[in-house]
Order: sequence, then C-alpha cells, then structure tokens
Amino acid sequence: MSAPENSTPAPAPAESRAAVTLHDVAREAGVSLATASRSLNGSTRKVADEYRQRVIAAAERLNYTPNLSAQAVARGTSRTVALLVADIADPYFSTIASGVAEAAETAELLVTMAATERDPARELELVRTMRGQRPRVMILAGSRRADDPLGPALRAELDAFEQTGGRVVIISTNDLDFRTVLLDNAAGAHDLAVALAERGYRDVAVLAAPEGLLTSEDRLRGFSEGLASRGVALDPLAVERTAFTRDGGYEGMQRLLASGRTIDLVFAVNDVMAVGALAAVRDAGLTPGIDVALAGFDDIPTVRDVTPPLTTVAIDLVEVGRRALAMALDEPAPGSDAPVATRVVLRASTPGR
Amino acid sequence: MSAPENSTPAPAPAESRAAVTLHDVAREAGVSLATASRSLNGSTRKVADEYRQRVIAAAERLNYTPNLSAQAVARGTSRTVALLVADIADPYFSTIASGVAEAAETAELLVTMAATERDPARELELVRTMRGQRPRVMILAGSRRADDPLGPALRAELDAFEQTGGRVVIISTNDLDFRTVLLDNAAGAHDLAVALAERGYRDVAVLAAPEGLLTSEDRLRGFSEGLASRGVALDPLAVERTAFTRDGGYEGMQRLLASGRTIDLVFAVNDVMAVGALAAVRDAGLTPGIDVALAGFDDIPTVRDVTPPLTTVAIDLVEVGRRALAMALDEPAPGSDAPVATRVVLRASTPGR
DNA sequence: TTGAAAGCGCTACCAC
DNA sequence: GTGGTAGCGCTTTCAA
Repeated sequence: MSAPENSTPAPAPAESRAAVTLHDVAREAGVSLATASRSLNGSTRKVADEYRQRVIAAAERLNYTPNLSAQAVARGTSRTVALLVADIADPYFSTIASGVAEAAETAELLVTMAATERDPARELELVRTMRGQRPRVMILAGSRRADDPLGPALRAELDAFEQTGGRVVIISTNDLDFRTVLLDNAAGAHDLAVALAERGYRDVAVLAAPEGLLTSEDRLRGFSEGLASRGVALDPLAVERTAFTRDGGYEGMQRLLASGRTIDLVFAVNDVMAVGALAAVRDAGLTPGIDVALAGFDDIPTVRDVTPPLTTVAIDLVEVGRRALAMALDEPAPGSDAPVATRVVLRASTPGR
Repeated sequence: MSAPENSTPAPAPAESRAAVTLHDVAREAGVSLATASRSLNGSTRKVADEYRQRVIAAAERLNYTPNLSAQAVARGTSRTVALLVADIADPYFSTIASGVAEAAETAELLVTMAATERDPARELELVRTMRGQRPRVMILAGSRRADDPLGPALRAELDAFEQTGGRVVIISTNDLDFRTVLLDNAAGAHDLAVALAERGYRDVAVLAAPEGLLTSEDRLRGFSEGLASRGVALDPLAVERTAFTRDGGYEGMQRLLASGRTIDLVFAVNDVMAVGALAAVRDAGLTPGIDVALAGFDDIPTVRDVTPPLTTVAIDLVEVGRRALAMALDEPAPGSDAPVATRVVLRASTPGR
C-alpha cells in the first residue's frame, strides 16, 4: 500500500488507535475534565461561554463522541429501549417497530431489537440479556400465549426489571399485568363479523392460530360473538388451527376446502394468513371473493394489492409502536389510555351476497 | 397496597431498588469480586469448582444480570452491532434486518437499529450517535447516492470508527470503500432484460428512483444493457423518475400512461414500486400482464400474491443480512466474497408475446 | 488459585 | 464558575 496522503486520514488497514476520550478533549481545550464534561453533556449551563466554546471546538477537532456505555455507568441510567418482537420480517412487527423507532428518535433513545421467533424460552433468555443493558424501557410485542409454562419466569424477570426502575410495556394483550398497549382485537373482530353477517354470509369458517395464542383467541372470540349477535352460529368444527403465518394460512385453507364443508366466508385472524388462504383458494381452482369470501385482520399494505383486495380490520400499527414508548415514558398522548382504534375495511374479497 | 408476601418480592409499584451488582453476588457467595467476575464471565477457567458453584448459585439466587455497559467500559469493547436502514417497515430492509438479527444472535451480539428515512443528514447524525455506543460493527443498508454532498462527512465518520477498531459494512453498492455486501444489481437486471426481450417485449419503459440513487442506477443500467444485448433500445425518455416507494411507483406509472407512449412492458427498479405500478395500471382500467406487462426487483413476498404475480429478480435478503455480519466479523462463509446471487423469476405479469 | 487494587470513560459532589 | 476527586459496575493486572 502506498504512503498515505497528507490531507485526510488514510483508509487505515492499521486499526485500533484508541477512541478519543473526554480526557483528550479536556487536554486539547486546556480545561479540566469536569469542565469539559459540563460543556458537552452537562445539563444546566454553569460554564463560562469562552470555555464552553473552546471545549466544543476541541471536541469537533478531535471528532469526539461521548462513550455512551461510560455515561450509562456513571449516570446509572442508559438511553436505550429494548424491543422484542416475534419476527422482524413480518410486516405486523416491522410496522410496530418503525413506530417505536420513530418515537425513540424523538426521545433521543436508542433502540435495541431482537426476535423471539415465537419461542418462549428464547424470549425469556432475550429478556435476561436485554436486562443487562439496563434499558430505560422494554417493549414486548411478541404474541403472548395463555398456557405458556415459562410465563411465571418471564413475569419474574420483568418484575425484577421494573423494580430497578425500568418500564415494561406489552403490546396487544394484558395477560401479564404491566403497562399495555391494548389492541381491541375482540371489538375489531366483532365489528367485522357484524358487517359480514349483514352482507349475508352464513356458512363461516375461521383460520386461527394454535390454541392459546391470546391475540388469535381474542379475535376468534370477538368474531364468533359478532356473528352470534346477528344470529349466525360459528360451528367450532369450522375453526381450523394452523400456524400464524402465510404458509399456515395456505395449509389451513387447503384443509378447510378438503373437508367438504359448505363455506361461503373464511375469516383468517391475521392478514398474513388471509393472504395464504387466498393463494390456496386460487390454487384450488376457485375464485376468491366469488366462490369463497375472505377476510383478515391488521390491514397490512399487501392486502390492498392482492386480487381481490382483502376485507380486513385496520389498525394503526405505527401508532401502536409510538404509543408503547410514550406509555413507557409516562407521556401519554391525549386519549391514549383507550385501546388503539380499530376500523373495519370492507373490500372486494367480501362482496354482498 | 397490602403487606408483601414473604415469599416472592411483591409486584412493587415502589420502584428503583438498585440493580444487583457483581459486588452483591460476591458478598453473597463469600468470595472476592475478582473471583465472582472470573466465575461468571471470565474466559479461561481459573476458579476452583467449589467457588465457581457458590458464585453461580448466588447469582441465580439474586437474579443477577451483568451490567453490559460496565462490561463494555471495563473491557474497552462492547457486544453490539449497529444497523442503519432507510425504513424499518419496508420489506426490503426488514428482511435484511432479520438476517442481521439472526446472525447477531448466533454471535451473541445485540443489535441496535435506527432508520435514516433516506435523509443523508439524519444518516450522518445517526452514525455519530451510534458510534457513541462503540459497537463492534456498523452496518449501513440505506441506499447510497452518487451525489450526496454529505458523503465525505459520512465517510470521515466511518473512517474514524474503523480506526478505533470498528468494522463497517455497506450493503448493496460500494461507492464508499468499506467492506461491502455486493448485490449484483446490474447483472440481475441484465438477466431480467434478456429474458424479457426474448419473450418479445420491444416497447419498454422503466420506473426508476430519482437520479443518483446507486441501487436504482445500477439496475437501470443493467436492464438497459441487457435489452441492448438483444437489440432492443431503451429510450431515455421512457425512464420515469419517481419516489422509491409504492406510491412513487403508482404515480410514475400514471405519468407513463398519460404520456401516450406505446408501452408493452414496464420495469420498476424495485418490487414495492412495481406493486404501485400494478395498481395504477388496474386503476386506469387496463389489465396488467395483458395490456402492459410488469416486472420488478427483489422478490418480496407480496409479489407472489398479487394478480398477476409479478416477474422479478429474486435475491436472498436474509442471507444478505447474515453475510453482512459475517463479513464484519471476518467469518466469511465459503464463497461469500462473490456478490449475492440473483435469479430471474418469470411470472404471469410478463407472459410471452 | 485467590484477592487487593488499579483502571475503563464519564458524571457529579465538594471545595475553592 | 472551575477543578479535584470519589465513585459507577466491571475486568484484569499483580502479589500473595
């Protein structure tokens, strides 16, 4: 490699010069460590303007960045929020995550993110690890389940976290009694069922997640009650349990079709599953919306673009993420104690009969 | 609130008992701080088994979690990777992110994530902030642009980071000369163009991002050259510049249709835009695939489910994320120096003519 | 092998 | 206002 230019620092294969410390800045500016600290990060200004300027100039010259870990140790508190989701690539979670990130940016907080892969053991382990960061806030957006044997352990872990000053926020359902951003899953599904019953559907089936997943159960229950309120019964045998994914939806729908049941409408408890179901219907040689009506839940962007566009229940997931952080920080937006609003969106996948 | 039970600590609204420290563990176990440290985190075992057990038991009893910030300060190195993306909710980036997260989990690294919103100033600011964490690795997946006036500043920032032992990995294009996970954008687009030219398309238009966005430019160039190699010319006037989003694709397509040009095929430089274009075609009363053929790039899950399914160029974005981290950690998977493979996927949106 | 103690980079208290 | 300096929780010499 040729000799470095004398202007900018060379691309440097030689690594590991130590990072610039506050100490360096203080020396460069000819002031004490304390003064340097106060000028750069100190809260109330108690530094003579001339010194402050000198310090700032020195910091700039040296391209100083405060060591956040050291600050966290010294201050006894960090500026991070830990976010746990089931699956980062799932649009439901990535949309929530983007809301959290947006709010964190405003609050000048850094977001640490990890995926539980819907595995309770992993979730527990992640909570422990994340706790090591001493984040200000921990947000759990994984889907909680009723029968989780690790529930108590998780709860204990979160309790310990809160007892040392941390804030926990759960998104969706409040089986654990921490702060919760409630999604009105049951009400949304109820409204959807009512709207669809009024469109004339009678032979209804549901694609739900395996028993115990609270979000799924709430939606199923709300939907069932909504139908009942219009005199339509949901046969328990018409509830197909399957994975909470597109492929789950596909397979569940196949089973439903193979069962030979008379079905005029299928409600999938989330949009991702509904999209899978749509594909299964088409692959079976049937026309979705005509031969079988289809509805989902969440209103992810995709459902607007499939054919026919899917009827669903819209929920502002970015807002859910924002609200989770606001709630943790005790900055409730006006009216944010109420569950996040939910809105039925009727599209061509459920034409009137 | 009633008196706490004497078994487990009460749910505690009263917060801020200090977190358990290694000191507490050492005392509880009746050993020195040093021994406690060595038993719990020390690398090579130099601790008598009996002590080690005592320490581990004590840690468990107290529900001790090492303070990661303190470890980072003491060790002079943290176990985090910083990830910058343009938009967390965009499937392109969330899929890459999930690959990074997966690899980070294996490497026992924590991921800190932030969104640049495609704003270079913001990106620069974020890099500075992230640098404060002293992460081991910094991964930039935002789309780089050729004319970015902040480029030199960004570069300087990243250089400074590398000079203090950090690793930078850029995803997609290497205009900055750091480690790069190359996506073979040009080759993929080239192959696509060839395949489509062979299907008989001649009057071709392109929906591209505003000039300067490297990913977009590479794909455009590759596509154009691919066409040329089969004797099809791409009229520069048939290249519509628009935002790198679904709505951008929609509007761009509208303009294309309004232009009155004869068009039998539109290539959008990414799938998100292609989906928008699809909607615009349909909203104009035309039938996508019949009246106008459509192709995209990335193979995001959605394009399989729209009607007609979209022809595109597939690229394993999870693998891209994994590879980015592996590259940073100097653990190149066999053959990972080559650009990530790209594969043309012909679907119904581009039937043979 | 173990423990005392000197840091790591930074903040905040306490004098001056 | 400013500058020592004692921590913050942890790791890692260095003696013992």
